[in-house]
Amino acid sequence: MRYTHAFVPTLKEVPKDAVTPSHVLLLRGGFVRMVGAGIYEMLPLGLRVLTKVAAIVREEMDRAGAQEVLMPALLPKEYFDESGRWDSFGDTLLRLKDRKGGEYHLGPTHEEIITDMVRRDVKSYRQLPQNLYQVQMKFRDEARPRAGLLRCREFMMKDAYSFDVSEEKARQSYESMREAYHRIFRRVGLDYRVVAADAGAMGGSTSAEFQVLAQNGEDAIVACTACEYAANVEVAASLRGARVTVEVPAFERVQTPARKTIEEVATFLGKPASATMKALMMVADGAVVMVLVRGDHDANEVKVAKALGASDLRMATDVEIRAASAGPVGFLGPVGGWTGKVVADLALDDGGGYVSGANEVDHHLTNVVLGRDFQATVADLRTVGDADPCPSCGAALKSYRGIEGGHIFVLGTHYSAKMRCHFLDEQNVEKPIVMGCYGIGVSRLVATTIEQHHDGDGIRWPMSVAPYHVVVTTAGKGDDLDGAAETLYRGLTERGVEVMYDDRDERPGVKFKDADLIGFPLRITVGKRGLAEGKVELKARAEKEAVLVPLEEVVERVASMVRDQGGRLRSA
RNA sequence: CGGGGCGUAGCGCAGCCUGGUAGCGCACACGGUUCGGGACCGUGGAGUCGAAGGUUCAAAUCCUUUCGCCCCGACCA
Repeated sequence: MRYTHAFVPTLKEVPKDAVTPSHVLLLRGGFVRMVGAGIYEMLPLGLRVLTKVAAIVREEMDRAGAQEVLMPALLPKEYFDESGRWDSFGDTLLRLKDRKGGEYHLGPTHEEIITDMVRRDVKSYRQLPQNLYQVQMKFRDEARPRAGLLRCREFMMKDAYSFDVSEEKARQSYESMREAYHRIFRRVGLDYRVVAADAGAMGGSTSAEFQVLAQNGEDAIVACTACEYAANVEVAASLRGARVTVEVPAFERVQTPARKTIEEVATFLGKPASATMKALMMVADGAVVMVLVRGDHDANEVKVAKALGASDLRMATDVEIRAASAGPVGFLGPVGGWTGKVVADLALDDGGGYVSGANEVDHHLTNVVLGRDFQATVADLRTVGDADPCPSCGAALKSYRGIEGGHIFVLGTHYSAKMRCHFLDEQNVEKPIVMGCYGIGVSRLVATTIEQHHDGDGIRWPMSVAPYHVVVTTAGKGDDLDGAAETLYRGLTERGVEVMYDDRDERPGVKFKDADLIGFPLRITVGKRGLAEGKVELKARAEKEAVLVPLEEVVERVASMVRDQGGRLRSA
């Protein structure tokens, strides 16, 4: 491609609406443009990258035996009615009506549609297993689209759906997808962790998230520094500490004038926050409950909901707390005054005495012991962090921020049972097909790649997904320079290398800045000095220094670098 | 949905408080000088001041309503 013919509108200044690095660089580098909140156009360069990521995904899905299909984005209500998701999906479902008043939605995910596709024609165990996937735009009316391509309302997603005769076979499909995902994430050049996660609303039994490590990640994850354990903090298990062996004296009521927060109370009483307990009032499926965690710990709503068997959980409002006749906010505690349900975190169940609210303004209790002074359902309720031990091996955990790039599930018969997607087994017994689903946010991966591969000058694309492998630039003017660059451009192109030839009549500085911003992995500079010796400069985007390479060797040198770094040469 | 911020030329911004001729930088066009890390000089084109309503002799500026965008939170297969 000649730069003078290319539509690559780079920006010198940072658009004011962009904050996240990938968002800024996608806009500045001329990859995408915003059309509305969470809605983007892919410009030529952006589409090239997106297409490359999608190509890697397709190759690996095909290698794993999956077959690509294409489903409608516009879907009649009836399918989601069958699964119950027309109601349960909530506001995130983008709904619309046609001229006759018929109700439709834009597909946020396609379990129902694919299940319908399969149930229509699959009747026998002989037709299974099947693994079908789609790569297409999906739509979600996100409460808050943000960070450019990281959270959009319209985004490109790959979803694969497996159909098996048994849970065991489904598990095999799941494992094969897990392996395919490893290959995909590695090939795209991402630093990631596979973590245990909340299968949540999917109704699945087993799931794992592929979390791309990034400073700006929305998700908090922990990974063991010694073993393979890694989990989303939503589910990462905490361990019970050692039991306190000393005798704890009876609890005492003490004055704590106007000290409400853990911080204030602990400081006032001269104790560490870890010697206090925090009473949080939450509403679980409509009922107000008291949730107790140690003062220095954070309650984890996913865990609390699970412990309570609640499908809906949120913090109680002050009004609800008063209505439930609990003590005054800031001085709440489990002893005296509160007669409702109490759940306590494992860490409090160590026989130790803790400071708690006295359910009376300006007063707290000291030496409150769980099991002695009050009763509670004990469960793992808190969010683990850096200081915690690995639940698997006991070594230290380390926390990371991550961006969910992929999520794989064993769905079981959640959808197939509801939608009567059945088959006949060898014994002529009708059974629901056992499903799995496997998603990858393709457009999101483009952004996460930039989050991991950029510097102060711009993007540093991994070879495998770069919009072009190399940019050829002249530094200085003269027919000899242009001629040599032109020859290189032709030679490289013929060799199958993807080349951007910067033939603009610009000063070298301008071309270099754009090259760095756009992030071509390699740059060839044809300059007067080098050319006098029959050489050109070859510089990797990630390296500081360029090397001089004889003209006649450049093409092969670049071709092998492209190959070695995971790029693909186009076959002639 | 709650909190905060912002809408003025393609991009980044000033002007608004204290009403009166719409401005700066970049980008763009033309001429000239430059040419290895976003050059310089000159000339020029380009704006329904997000939209609607109101106050006023007069509104980018004051008032009301509304739409859009960003950030934090809530939410989030």
